Amino acid sequence: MTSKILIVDDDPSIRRLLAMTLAFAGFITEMASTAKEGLKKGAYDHFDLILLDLGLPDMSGVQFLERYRQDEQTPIIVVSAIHDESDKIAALNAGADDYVTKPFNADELIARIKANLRRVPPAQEVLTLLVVGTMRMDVPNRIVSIEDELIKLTPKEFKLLRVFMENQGKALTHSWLLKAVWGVGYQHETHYLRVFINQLRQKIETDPARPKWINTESGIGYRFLG
Amino acid sequence: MTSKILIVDDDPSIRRLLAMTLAFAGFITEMASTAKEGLKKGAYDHFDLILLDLGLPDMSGVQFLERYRQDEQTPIIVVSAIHDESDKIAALNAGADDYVTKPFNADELIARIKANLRRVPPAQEVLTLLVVGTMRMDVPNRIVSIEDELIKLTPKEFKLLRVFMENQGKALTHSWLLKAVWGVGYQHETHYLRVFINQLRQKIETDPARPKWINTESGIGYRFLG
DNA sequence: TTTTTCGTTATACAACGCGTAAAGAATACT
DNA sequence: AGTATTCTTTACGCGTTGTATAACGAAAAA
Repeated sequence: MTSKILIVDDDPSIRRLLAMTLAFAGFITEMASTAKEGLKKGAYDHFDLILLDLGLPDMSGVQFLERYRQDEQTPIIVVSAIHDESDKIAALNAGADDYVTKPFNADELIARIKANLRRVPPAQEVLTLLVVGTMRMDVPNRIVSIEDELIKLTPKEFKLLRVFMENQGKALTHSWLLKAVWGVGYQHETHYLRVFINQLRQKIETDPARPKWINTESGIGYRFLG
Repeated sequence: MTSKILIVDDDPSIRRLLAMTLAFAGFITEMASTAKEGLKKGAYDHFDLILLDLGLPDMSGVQFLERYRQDEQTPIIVVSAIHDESDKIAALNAGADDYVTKPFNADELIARIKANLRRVPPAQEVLTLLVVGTMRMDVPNRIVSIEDELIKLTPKEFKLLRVFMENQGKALTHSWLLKAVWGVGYQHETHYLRVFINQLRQKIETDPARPKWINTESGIGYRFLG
C-alpha cells in the first residue's frame, strides 16, 4: 500500500529533491512551504508521515509539533541542518519521532521513513462516496449534489457538511463539531458554528427557515438527517 | 502485443544495429541521438521501454534518468561500454532497471528487454479522440477544436487541456494538476497553474472573465465542465 | 414569564487565493 | 546567428473566504 507523506520545507529546491526522492521510492507526496500551510493540509486530510524541516520562517519546529500533536499521532521526521542542533534536540523532546541531518542520503532517508511507517497502523481507507437520502458527496472529486443538482461550497462549508454526512442521524454537540471542523482550540466558539450552519442551510435547504437536513438540537448541537 | 521501444544513442552505427536487432525481434522502435531529443520524444508519446546509451554528448545518464523519472516509470535499460563502469553504477543507483555491456549479444539483449517488459503493465491504449461538449481533441494529431473552430495551443497548454478533458467534471486539486502536467516536484508551484489557466482561458473561453469551461474551485483547484 | 439559546443579518478586517500583465530566460525555429 | 515562440518568474490589484463582533428578534428551555 502506498503511503502519503507531507513535506514541510520552505526551500523550493529541497522540496523538489525530497518530492522526487520519495516519489521514486513509491510514496505519494504533498507539500507545504510554511508551517501554517502544513498544519492546514494536515487538518484537511490524513498523512501517514510528515517530513518537517527545521528553521521554517513562520514557526519553530517545537511550535509545529505542539500544534500538530494535539490532533494526530502521525509520525514526524525532522530534517535539520547541522547548525540548528539545539533546535533538533528540542524538536525530539517535543515529540518528533526521528531526525535526518542535511545534506541527507536518499537511501537512509527512505529507510528511516519505512521504519517509522512500520510503527503506525496503516491509514484506514477513506470513504469516497457519501450518500444521505438524495444528497451525494464525492469526497475526492469534491462534488456535492442533491437530486443531481450541483451545490457549490467553500472549503469550510464542505468540511462541515462532510462531517455531518459521516455522522448522519447522530446528535453532534457544538464542541464536537467545532473540534472536527476547526480543530482543537475552537471548542467554545459556538458563534462560528451558527454563521456557517446558516450559510450551509442557505445552500442546501429548500426552505432555510424550516430546515430538513440540518436540525437544531437546542442546548446540545445539531443533527443531520436524510 | 508489440511494444514500442525508444533507442537513445549518439553513435549512428550502433543505433542502426540496435534498430535492426529489435525490429527483427518484433519491436517497434523510435530513435534519438541526444538525451534532449530522447526526453522530448518521451514526453511526446509513451514508450514501453527505453534503451539508454551512456556517454551521450549533452547529458549524463544520471541526469537523463532523473529528468525522465519525474514523469514516467518506463523501464530503462542502460547500454554501457566497459570503460564507463562508474557511470553505469551511478545510473543504476539513479533508477535504471538493467544494463547491457557493449559489445552486446543480440539474444541476451532481447531476453533482457522481454524480462523488463514483463514487469510493467502493458501500455494502456491511449484515447485518441477526446470529446467534451462541443470541444474535440485529436490527441495524436494535436488538434483541438470548439464547434469546428481550430484552437492553437502550445505544448504545455495542450497537455493541461488534455488532462482536463480526461478528468471532466471532477474537481482537480492544484497539486494533482501540477503533478500531472509538470511532474513530481512542482506540486507547490501554484503560480504556474494560474498563468497557464489564464492563457488557456484566453484561447478557449468566449468570455475569459466568466469562464464556461474551466471553473475555479477556490482553495482547491479547478473543475472542467462541458 | 424570565432566561437562555438560536437564527439571521450586518459589518469590518485580515489573510489568502486568484487573475492578469509583463518582463526575463530558455528553447525552438529558419 | 538571429528571430520567434514558449516557458518561467515576479509583481500587483482585486475578490473571496474566513475570522471576529455586534445587534435584534424568534424560539426554546427554565
